[in-house]
Formats: sequence, C-alpha cells, structure tokens
Amino acid sequence: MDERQLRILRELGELGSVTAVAEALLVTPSAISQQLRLLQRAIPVPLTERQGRRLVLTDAGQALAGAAVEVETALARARHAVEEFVGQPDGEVSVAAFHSAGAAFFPLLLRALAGPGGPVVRLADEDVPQEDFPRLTREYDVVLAHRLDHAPPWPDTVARTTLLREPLDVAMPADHPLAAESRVTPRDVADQPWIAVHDGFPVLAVIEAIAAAAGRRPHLAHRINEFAVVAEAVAAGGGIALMPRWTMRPHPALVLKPLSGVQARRHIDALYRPERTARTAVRTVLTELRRAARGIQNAGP
Amino acid sequence: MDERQLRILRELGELGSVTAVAEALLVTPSAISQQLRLLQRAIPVPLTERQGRRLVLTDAGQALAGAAVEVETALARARHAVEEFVGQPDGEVSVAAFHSAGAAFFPLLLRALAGPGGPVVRLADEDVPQEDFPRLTREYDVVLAHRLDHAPPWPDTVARTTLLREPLDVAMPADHPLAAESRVTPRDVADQPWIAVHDGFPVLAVIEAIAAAAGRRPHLAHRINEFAVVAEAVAAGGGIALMPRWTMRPHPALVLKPLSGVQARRHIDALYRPERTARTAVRTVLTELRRAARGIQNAGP
DNA sequence: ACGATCATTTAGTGGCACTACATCGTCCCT
DNA sequence: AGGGACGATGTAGTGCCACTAAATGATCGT
Repeated sequence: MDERQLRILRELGELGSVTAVAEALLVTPSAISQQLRLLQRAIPVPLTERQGRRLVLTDAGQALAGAAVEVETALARARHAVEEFVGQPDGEVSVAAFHSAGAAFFPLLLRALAGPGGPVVRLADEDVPQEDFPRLTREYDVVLAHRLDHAPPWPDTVARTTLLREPLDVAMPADHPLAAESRVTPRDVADQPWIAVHDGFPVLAVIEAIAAAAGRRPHLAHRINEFAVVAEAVAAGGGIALMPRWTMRPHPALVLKPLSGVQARRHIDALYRPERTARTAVRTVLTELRRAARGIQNAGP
Repeated sequence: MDERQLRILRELGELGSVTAVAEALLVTPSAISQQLRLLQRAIPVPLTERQGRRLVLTDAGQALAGAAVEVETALARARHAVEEFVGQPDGEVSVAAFHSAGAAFFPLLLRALAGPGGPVVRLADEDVPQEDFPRLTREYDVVLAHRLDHAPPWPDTVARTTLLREPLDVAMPADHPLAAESRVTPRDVADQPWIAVHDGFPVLAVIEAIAAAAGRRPHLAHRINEFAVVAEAVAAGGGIALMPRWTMRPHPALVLKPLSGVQARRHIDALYRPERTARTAVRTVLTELRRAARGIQNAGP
C-alpha cells in the first residue's frame, strides 16, 4: 500500500471509473487496473466492485479512500513545509557577535524587531580568534565578526555583508600628556605601554604596525580582550590601548585620539551561509543589521 | 519527494548518521546517500550538512522531517483504516427484508440494537421476485429473502443463513366450513378460490402443488402480494390463502389451518456477500437476526 | 443484435532503487 | 605524525516494478 495506490483509489472514488482515473493520472487504464489489483492483494476485504461495466468503491474502499485523503494532505503539507519554513517571517534567527559588536548592535536589533510578526532573534556573544568566526556560521544564522582592513579576507565558504569600517583610536586617560593633541602619530605612542588583546585576536596586528612604523618593538603591558575591562585599565593608568571609535560606550575618564599615518580600521562584517538567506526571517535580520550600522556610524561623528 | 525519501530524512534526524539509517532500514549506506541526494535535488535549500564525518539535518531539514512524521502517521492510519472500518462495532449495517419478514424482524432488531455501542441498522423493505433477492446483496449488507423448501437454492455467489423454516398454513375466515377441522388436506382446499401472489413470487408454487396433489387446476381468484391486504381479502370472503404461520400478526377474523400431505414451508434466509461479514457490525446484526428468529419461532407454538 | 464503452489480462520494456566496490574525508590512538 | 577505523559518497551493474500496447471479455445503448 503506497501513496500512488491510495491516490488511485481516491480518484476512483471521485471519478467513478477506471478509465476516468487513467485519464486524470495520464496513464493507461491497464496501469490503473494493475495497481488496484496490487492494492487489493494487501487487503483482505474487497475495496472495489463492478457496477455494470464500471468499477466503484465498496464501503471498505471508501473508508480507505478517506484515509488516503489524509495521506495526500500530509504529503502536500510536506511538499510545502520547506517553503513555509523558508518564507516564515517570524521564525527564529540566531545571531552571534563578538563583545563590542554585541554591545552596539544587540540593543538596536532588539528594539527594531520587538513587534510581533517579525523574526525572533536569539542572541549570543562569541569572542573567538579571527579564524574561528567562519566556523560559527555552522551554529548561527548570522555571525558578526571583525577583521582588520589589511587582514586576509574571509574564506569563500561564507558570505559576508560589511556593516561598518570602524576606525580604531588610541584611548588614554583624559589627563594624559597626549590628550591635548587632536591626533596622535605612531612616534607619539610607540613607546607607551600598551594594553593589547590576546594572541590571535584582530587588533593586535595594528599595535605591531604602529610600533614598526616608529621603528620600535611594542611594549605590551597587559593582555585584555574585553574592551570594557580595557577601558577601566586605561583609566587607571595601566597604559594606552586601541579602542573602536563607535561601538564602545564612551568612558567618562578616557579620551580617544585618531591615529595618523597608520591605517587603523577594522571591518565589522555579518557572516552567514549563503543558503540561510533563503529564509525571509534571516534576510530581515540582515537588513536590520545594516540599518543599525548606519545608525551607529551616524551617531558617532 | 516520496514517502521513502521522507522516511529516510526523518530517520536521519533521529539516528544522526547515514550508516545508522541504513542499518535501520536494512539497506546499504550508499542507497541512503543516493536517496538523500534525490530528495535534495527537489529542494532549493540544504536539508543536510556534514558534522565532522557524520551527516545531520539543517533547520530546513528538520522542518521537512517534521512534516514527514505527519505523512507517516497518515500512512499508518491508512494502513489500519480498513481494519478499523471492519472492526468498528457501531458501524452502519443495511438490512433489507420482504414485507412479512420486515414486519416480524425489524421491531425485534431495532429493540435489540437500540443501545449505544452497537451497530446502527438501516432498514428497508424490498419485495422482489425470488430471483432478484441475491442481487439485492449488492446494495444491502443483509437481505432477508424467502424461498420454498423445494425451490432451487440460492446461487453460490451469496452466503446464506437460514433463519426460519416457517410453515405455510391455509388462512380462512373463522366462520368458514373448514374452520372446524384441526388440519386440512389438499383435497379439502383444491376447489376453493385462492388469493395468490403475483407470478414469480415464492408462495405461488405451493398452491399449484396442492392443486396437483388433488388432481385439479387451482382457481386463482385474486393476485395480492402483500399479506396484510391478503388477510383483509380473506376475512371479507374473497377466498382462502396461504399465509405464514409465525411472521404475520394474527388477524382477528381469520384462522390458520395446517396443511397435511403437502410440504408447505418456506425458508426465511439472511443473504449476504461473504466478505461483508468481515465487519464486526454485520456479524452482530446476523447474530441478532438468528436470536430474533428463535424468538419468533418460540412465540408461535 | 450490433457497435461502443469499459475493465482486465498478457507480454514486453524502461526506469529506478538497490548492491558491491572503490574512494575520500575525518576521527582516534600511541 | 601517521596509520587504522569509521563514515559518507561516487560508480557500475542488476533486478524489480510500474508502465504501455494489444487482445479479450463484459456490459450498455439504440
């Protein structure tokens, strides 16, 4: 008893003759007759009976044909299940972000998608070394990742949308001698004690570039990944640090000074598997992320 | 996208590896892999993805697998639909009867099956010539038919249960000269005017046998099929008639006298297609008919 | 009684799901 | 590191099954 045989039985119930079923299903009456015989072989009571020269369903056949309708309904639902999943505007979308991107984007995303009828976002923070960001797209629909301007681009296995190209400024206490300048040069800061990120994290290479531009070896006083912690350490006089211009809430005791002479900028990209954008909900989230990025960029300057 | 492919997808979601699915479905992993590929060909978004060396479902795959469960459920219901129909104790059972059998059996049947949980009987009267009774089993689950003792048996295409072997007595007005006798002989009644049934109906042959036993030609005064009408005609002096001993409500102005010397008995049989007894409800009705027949037979003498 | 319509049977064919075998990628172990 | 186990996939070949074509049988209309 398979789907086709049930289909044939149901059509026979509705059309009332083997020939009509054959025409409806675009096969010969012989094929219909044979399939009905096979179906009957599996059932101990007659499903059909002759009525004159036509073939009609018995009561048992009608009972089975009724069940066949449910099978076809379920099958039709299955055939549309993927489209529905894909087109569902209020599905769940998982978004991962490194810390500072999360701090900047998550509130905007939550506010933009608060209403009903939109995607339900599942947010998570994930701070991983640069090369691990693409892997996260296995687990999350959208991954906010950062990389430096000159760093190797993301592998082709993931698609990306650049949300921000954010300058990295030098953060220092408001009473620092360099705080009087409007911008700082590599030579100004090369000898300062740095508060840097751990090895493998994106911002480190910029510090090395700054030191190299001044012909020095950088003095890495501390290794702190989390910018909020870095800010407190800088404010307490632990050293200077590179900090993002827009995605960090300004610390009252710190000032940010633009660097000149060295390209200090990071990309904040949304990474995702291309096929996941088949889902309306995912595309909606990506659109909202781009809008949020514009908001962040305009709020800064 | 057919049932098997959906089954494979669902199993992959539950078992988590192609090999496990292959073992569960008793085929080679290659077959599973190929079927998954075919299923994927019909769907624009990935249903599966590699996780290490194993294959797991994507979210879209899980959505489809969920729909697949519904398909399998519907299919399982279909596979049991016939048994359920067959085993349902409270299904509809159609019963046809010729007039006098209906008058005798229908009330008993209705009373016996009045409670809930039992079959719902659909009763109909059908008075047809002898040879048409078997044909009625196409339309009714059970057909109460009558035939004379010596008449040819029912064809093999129908099954039968003999409910009653009912004597046919001679009905006459209570003030008839023969009413004094305890039984009557063919010679007694051969010259009487008969009220007989129409041609082709069962009882006629007995009258002809009675006349033949007395060496006469029967005098057929009237042709009335319906026994209630016959009874009134006899009471009004229109002639004598053969009437069933048990299945007719006694007429106050008539007496019934047994015939001697001639086998005057009719069978009341329940006819049915053998396969219809697969239904519990039909068997219940047949059982109740047999019980009703015992009641009728015992109430008579 | 005839042709028309409908269902079924038979023989034959093409497509498809499967197996067997080989290959490739991943994990684990020492 | 590197080899062995495990898991998935690709390829060639095979057997089954749904189908077509044509003939036969049954029933209807006129």
